[in-house]
Amino acid sequence: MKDSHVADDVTRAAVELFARQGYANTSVQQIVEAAGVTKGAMYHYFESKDDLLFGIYERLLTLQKAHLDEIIARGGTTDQVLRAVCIDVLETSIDSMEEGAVFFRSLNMLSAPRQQEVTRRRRAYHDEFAELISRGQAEGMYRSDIPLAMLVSHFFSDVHYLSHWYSPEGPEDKTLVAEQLTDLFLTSLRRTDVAT
Amino acid sequence: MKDSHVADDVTRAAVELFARQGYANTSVQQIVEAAGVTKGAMYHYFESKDDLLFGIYERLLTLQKAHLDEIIARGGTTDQVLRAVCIDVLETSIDSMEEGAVFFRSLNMLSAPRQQEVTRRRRAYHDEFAELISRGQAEGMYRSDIPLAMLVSHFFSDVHYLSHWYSPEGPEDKTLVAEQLTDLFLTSLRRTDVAT
DNA sequence: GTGTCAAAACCGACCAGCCGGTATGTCGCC
DNA sequence: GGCGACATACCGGCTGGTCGGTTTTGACAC
Repeated sequence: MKDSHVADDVTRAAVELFARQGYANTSVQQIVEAAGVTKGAMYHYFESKDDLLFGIYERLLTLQKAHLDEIIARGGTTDQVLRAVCIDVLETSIDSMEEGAVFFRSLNMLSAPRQQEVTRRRRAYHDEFAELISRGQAEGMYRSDIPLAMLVSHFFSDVHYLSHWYSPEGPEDKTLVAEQLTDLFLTSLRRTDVAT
Repeated sequence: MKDSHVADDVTRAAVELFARQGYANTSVQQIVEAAGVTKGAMYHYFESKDDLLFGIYERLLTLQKAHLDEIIARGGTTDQVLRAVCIDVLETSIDSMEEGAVFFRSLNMLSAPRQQEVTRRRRAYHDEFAELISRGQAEGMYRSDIPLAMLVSHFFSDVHYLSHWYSPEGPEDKTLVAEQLTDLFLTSLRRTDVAT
């Protein structure tokens, strides 16, 4: 992919506008005006508005997958790895909160094949995450009385919801928030010592 | 048979289409076709497309508020009340999953004053919920090491996320799901009995 | 340096089509 | 004969996307 200030500016403007007004409610005209370029320039770098949106997904998916692989490769106990993964996802999501908002809200605006592609890669990510929990369950550390898929969803719901309440200008520190949410999740995940 | 059911049919069709394709991406034409009426008929009952959307919000907000008041009025220990509220919100959200999806995804499509109105009523709901947690904290039952707002968000994130993974056709029972998610939340909310 | 020239980058007027909304008319019923 | 409940044709405005043309860039010869 080519590096150009035009493509970058357009992408940045698109992310901001998509996050604020939604994809369908944002016109190409608005985007190019916000980016300070012309429509001709934009369509020189992107095939379509859909292309622009997919680029946002692509970048985020690639970034998250790279982080996940890196953390898993680093090794450690299941609990340590899962904890590191959770904190990283949350921190990354805070750093890319606008992209995240677009990610969750505009999936169904993507063309069908690209939507499938995104869903596929996202499922792969969730599966790796589920595998970690599964390992922890086998080790007797995590509870097994709740469907695995629900546990995974329970975590990602927090990631999803971040953009609805977290404000970077607010009093809360990014790292602290990530740790606290991770703590909430891991607390509910660990086995209670109730007899089974 | 074709009397005043026009408004209902239109609303039903709108909810389904808004949930599936988003508000901005759904045309009035599509809605009236899906509802089997004409545009003239629709604009006889609704002032605008925005009006149609607001009706969906209104109904859901009123319903949830009524449930909340009823449960609180019923009384009980803080823990019992909070648990009942959580389960009810989750069950209601499952019953109205399409409305819920629209609720969270289309807020910024509403006209500014109506958006404020929705936000206001939603905040009131959250405040009552927070008050319950706060009471539990004062009673020494719930942890106080995490900001109250985060605890509230932590719960509603699950409500929000339901439409992203739960399928009514799936194997999971509605009530069971509500209980399990509530259990996860309350588990992470309760004070760990680690020595202090 | 300078001239050459093709390719890449960029411009902006333009288009067909759909959008939300409306004006006017028709119909059955009190 | 008036009034509420619809139907239909229509409107200006905006949409994503196109296209012929112009400018900028960079490699190379001299």
